[in-house]
Amino acid sequence: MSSRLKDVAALAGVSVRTVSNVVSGSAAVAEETRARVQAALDELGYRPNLAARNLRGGRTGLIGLAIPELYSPYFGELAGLIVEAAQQRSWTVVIDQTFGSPEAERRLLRGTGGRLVDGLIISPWALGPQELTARARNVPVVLLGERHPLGLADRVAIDNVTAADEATAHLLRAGRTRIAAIGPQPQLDNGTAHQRLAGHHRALRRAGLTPDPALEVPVGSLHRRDGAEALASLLDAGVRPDAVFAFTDELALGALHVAHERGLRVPDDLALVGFDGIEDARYSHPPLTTVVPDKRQIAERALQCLADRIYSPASKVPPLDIVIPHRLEVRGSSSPAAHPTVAAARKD
Amino acid sequence: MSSRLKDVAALAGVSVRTVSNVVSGSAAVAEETRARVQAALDELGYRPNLAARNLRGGRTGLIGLAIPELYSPYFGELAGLIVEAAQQRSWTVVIDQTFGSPEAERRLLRGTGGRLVDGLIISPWALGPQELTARARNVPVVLLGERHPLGLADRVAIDNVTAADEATAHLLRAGRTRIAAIGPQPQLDNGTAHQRLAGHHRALRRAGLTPDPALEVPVGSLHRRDGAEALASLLDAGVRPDAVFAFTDELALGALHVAHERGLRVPDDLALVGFDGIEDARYSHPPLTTVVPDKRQIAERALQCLADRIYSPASKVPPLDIVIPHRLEVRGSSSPAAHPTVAAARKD
DNA sequence: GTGAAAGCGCTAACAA
DNA sequence: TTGTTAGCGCTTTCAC
Repeated sequence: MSSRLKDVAALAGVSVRTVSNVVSGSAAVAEETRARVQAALDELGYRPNLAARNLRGGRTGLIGLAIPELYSPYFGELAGLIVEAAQQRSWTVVIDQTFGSPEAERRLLRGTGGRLVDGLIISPWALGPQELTARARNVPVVLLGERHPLGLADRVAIDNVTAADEATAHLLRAGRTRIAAIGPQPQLDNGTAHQRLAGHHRALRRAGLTPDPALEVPVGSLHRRDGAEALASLLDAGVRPDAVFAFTDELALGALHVAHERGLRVPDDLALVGFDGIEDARYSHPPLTTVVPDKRQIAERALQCLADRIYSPASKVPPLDIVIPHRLEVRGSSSPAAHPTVAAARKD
Repeated sequence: MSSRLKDVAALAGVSVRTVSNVVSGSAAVAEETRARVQAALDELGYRPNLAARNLRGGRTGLIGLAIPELYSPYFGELAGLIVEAAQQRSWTVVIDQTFGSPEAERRLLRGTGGRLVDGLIISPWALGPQELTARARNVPVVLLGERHPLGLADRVAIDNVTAADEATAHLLRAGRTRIAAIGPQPQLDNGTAHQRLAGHHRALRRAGLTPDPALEVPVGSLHRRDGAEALASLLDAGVRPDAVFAFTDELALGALHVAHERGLRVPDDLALVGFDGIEDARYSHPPLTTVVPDKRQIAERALQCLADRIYSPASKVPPLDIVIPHRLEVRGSSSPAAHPTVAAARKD
């Protein structure tokens, strides 16, 4: 059985008060006493009981991370970075997957009433920001990637409109005019998809083009399978895009797969741009041009927001809207020149 | 401020004992009383304080999951399934990333002395099983994927030797004789890599071939980058394999990337088999043949083991060694016939 | 600089 | 069937 403060105190011949001071370093302790206590601590291998500490202090040292799913590379990568950043702040992350279900997102927010977590980072999918923040009682919340949260919670995201605009503009500059957009989710109250579509439209209009609904393929979810089905349905319907802007890299990779199957040359017949900067995108054939958000900074800033709210709950700082930088990384899927080795080294 | 048992009791005009009984359903309560208490519960929106409950009961409802990293697709997928399975058992998962560092794995195991978690699922990388289990005091541990844990903890894994054997045998049947093995990690006490290498050797020897050290490329980690570097170094050294067995899909996808760069046709010039059955493998070009462990079953059985140990700590059931099924999924990277549409639909 | 003791919210042994 | 209360391990106020 593991030892308690009391055991250490008995061994060191001091009171629990003193041991507690040594452990937490919160008050001055005579050097000689401290050494004796430390020896006892080591001998017994003392570990503080977190439940007791939390009961006393009202904090758990846990923060919740709610994402649609770990399964997909983007969220997997992001979650990894958040766990890492939390560790540096001595927080432990508990992860919940919502699978894009409104019910799961609601359950999760109610659950936080159990005060399991000191704060919550949510990457919302199905719930609108007003419902999200209205439900999160008593706990600081940071929203990832949602559109304007009505000033109800801190928010950390890239500028999706501008980023999507840049992606489409890049394709337009390369001379593409029939650009399919794979990824709108009109049926969901999903701000991210709305914004990316808006940016796409903005770039088209600036170039004097009119968005063509026939080139916009809504998807139910954002996996490779959906991207594959989207492009296949387009081609099967006789639509012949000369480029695809996919709202996530996974969608793009699914589309790329179908392009190969149908014998379309990428980028010659079909240029392809994705979104998210996942690691796979670097290794596809050809490598995928993609909008890369600075994920590490997203994680870092989200934790920072949470820390500020948790440690200064009284502060009346208005909700922050933090915009994280991104960049368009041009690779072979949209620009032959970007990947010279393929052509140069090719033997056949 | 949130309400406590005492508040509910006051409102309902009963004692805390009765409220506690209603909440937990642990003792019989008169129907009329229960209704009154329930009403008070609802009115106040009562949520139990987990810290207090844990301090009292010694359980936290939390289980730890220690994996090298969320970042990589295999562990991301697996973690997602474990979180899901845990949710069904009303457990919450806290995730720790060890990044393959022995120090992190040690820290983690010491940390559990803080009794934050009721149990621990570890996918060890750097630490041998004896050290792992010796350090996990007071907490049930399930090992994922390690080799024989010396009977010190439950273990859930596929049969890596057989699976690797099958992968190599598949390549041999296709007429390949110079099969490179990318993925040994001789410098780490990593049982998984050892086993896959052993299975690879077994298949070679059965076919009358002698393992050629020049065809075995050790790697520092298991990412696409490492796979790419491994194949590149092989080719740069003038070695010409006709097939590659990569110990993870990520390694295989990295190698595939280099194969494309160097103008090698896959599978004609170079057949490729990976390991892990990650989702990306399905969408690469060509799709990757891979050994697919039943990940859902790994998650399910690991949780089951933990539940048994946690709820019957006294039981003297010896450590279990649970073998999870796997299958070799043959796709285009090792067999032209497996992916006819690519060739058939190709126009150029 | 150190000790004694209250009390965080909950469960369950003991009483009624 | 329900009420009273000790105590889980810790932090911290109050006293010395």
